[in-house]
Amino acid sequence: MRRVTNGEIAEMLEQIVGLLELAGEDTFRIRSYQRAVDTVAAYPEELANLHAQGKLTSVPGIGKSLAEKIGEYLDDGKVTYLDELRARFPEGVVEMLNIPGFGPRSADRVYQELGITSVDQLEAAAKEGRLRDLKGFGPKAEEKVLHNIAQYRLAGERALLSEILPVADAMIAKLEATPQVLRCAMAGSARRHRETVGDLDLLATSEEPAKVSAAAKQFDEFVDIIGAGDTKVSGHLAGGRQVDVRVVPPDSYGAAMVYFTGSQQHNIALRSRALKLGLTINEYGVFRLENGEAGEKVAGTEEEDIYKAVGLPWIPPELREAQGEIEAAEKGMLPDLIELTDIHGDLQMHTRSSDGHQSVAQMADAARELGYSFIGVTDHSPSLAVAHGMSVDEIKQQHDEIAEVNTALESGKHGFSVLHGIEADILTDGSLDVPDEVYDLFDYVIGSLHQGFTSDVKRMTTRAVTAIKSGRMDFMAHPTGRILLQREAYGLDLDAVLEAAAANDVAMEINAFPNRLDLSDVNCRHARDLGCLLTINTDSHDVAHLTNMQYGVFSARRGWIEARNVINTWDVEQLRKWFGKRRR
DNA sequence: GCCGTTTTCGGCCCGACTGTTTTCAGTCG
Repeated sequence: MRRVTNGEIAEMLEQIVGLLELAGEDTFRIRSYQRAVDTVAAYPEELANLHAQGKLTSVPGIGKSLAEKIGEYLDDGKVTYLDELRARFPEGVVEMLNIPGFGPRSADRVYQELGITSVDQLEAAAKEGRLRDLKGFGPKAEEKVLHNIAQYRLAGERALLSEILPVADAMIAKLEATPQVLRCAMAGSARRHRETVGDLDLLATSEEPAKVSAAAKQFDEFVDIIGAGDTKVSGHLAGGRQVDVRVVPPDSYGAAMVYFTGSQQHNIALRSRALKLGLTINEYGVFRLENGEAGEKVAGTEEEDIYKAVGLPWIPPELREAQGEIEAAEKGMLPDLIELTDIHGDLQMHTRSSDGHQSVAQMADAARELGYSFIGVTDHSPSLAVAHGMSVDEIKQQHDEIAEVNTALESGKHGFSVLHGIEADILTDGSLDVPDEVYDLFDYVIGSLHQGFTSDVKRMTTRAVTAIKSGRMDFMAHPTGRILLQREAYGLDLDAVLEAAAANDVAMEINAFPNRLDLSDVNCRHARDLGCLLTINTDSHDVAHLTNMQYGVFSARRGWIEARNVINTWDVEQLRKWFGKRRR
């Protein structure tokens, strides 16, 4: 049987959350389920494995009841409790919860009182003016519902981080140019560098917030405005994505940054911690609790001060997911996260020899501009015909081309080297598609799964593990094959693959292409825990792709990765030595 | 629902904005 992933468990729990909200259940119970959704989705270890060992309750926020339900789901593929809840509400009612500004109380009421059971029916009712019959609804509410249904259909769930960051930069620049703005920055999940984001949060400080809000309202990135007060402006981008701009006083900058950066679970944990210390935290600062009320302000201006007030060092935004960072901070055990400047070279890229756009020399020049000291050119192996995989002759020609570039660069003297690698297909029998007669020409070999997929997890896993054990493969590219917002991962027992990689000193790639990020943040944390080395590469097919390295570094940071875990933070001599170990 | 060197019971983060409420509920992050 196929293994149930943590993502699927999180989705199952998320359905329970929606149904409990509709049912008007106790908010604390709902919060427990929501916390479990967030924890499970980001948990580095497979819950299926923990369940097999009877250790589900070792996961924070998973108690007896949740462990039983997750266990039932893993064993039987269904959860009685969820089925019972589903019987109470048609699926379309649950779907209505995805409409912005339309929450569980509204969905339940239109269902109970008007018999509406789908988004389409809700839209029709709003158009016909039937919603205003409900107490608390008026013509404006109907208008809002229609508008938000359109938004929901347009925007979809989430956008790639790489789509949002340029918009964020442009809007930040406009805020900076607004006379009344003192400081401004991006917050939210984009600042935490999540691989996808649902909306964009921007923060500004000012002594005259109303003027800043008025200015922000006019930004031409907004195609509409959802709401605008003195301290907050919300609107939509052309693609349907929501942007929130918040304005706070200057001495609240740090508190507001913590608050709006989140995650929500991280904030809840921080605030609970504050309460135990007789403090309360809101977006304006940290205050002493006096008779249950916020009294004297003890921090607010800088993020560092907020964390210090609750006895913690500053925590990097990428770690703020309530996945053990507060406990680690408390013990002084936060990781020394990798930075973009730790990366000394890029080990996966393509040239005209297969499906890239430029020559070796052009890629080398662009990489030198970025301050790298080496690159590895890794075109496709012969069997990948769709990507113009190289023939034996072409491999030999490329070897000469690289030698010429290295000579021209007087390799070493200028501190820059071009390595010759290959992105070799892992064939269905687990062998690597590198012809024996040219094998010795390569400095290193990347293994990739590109074709011959099967739904048989065991066969796919054996194929990958066989390649890892072959002694011919230095690292595995985009190990799970997922494409964000498009394609699920291959059915692969990643634990088995990572364990084999750790045992055979084969590295795992964090592919930095913005729609791959594969390994994911969660997976690379798990890989690190299992003792795997990693490598972050852009898989560039054009010089313009080389700067995608930052997205791979973001994912690595979210995965608690340090520079020492990543082989392309080494200098080229150390790297050659590591590759060479495998070759003789 | 979960959780606990103050607790196995009684707590559980906090505020802005909207619409239609004459004092507040719903939604969001």
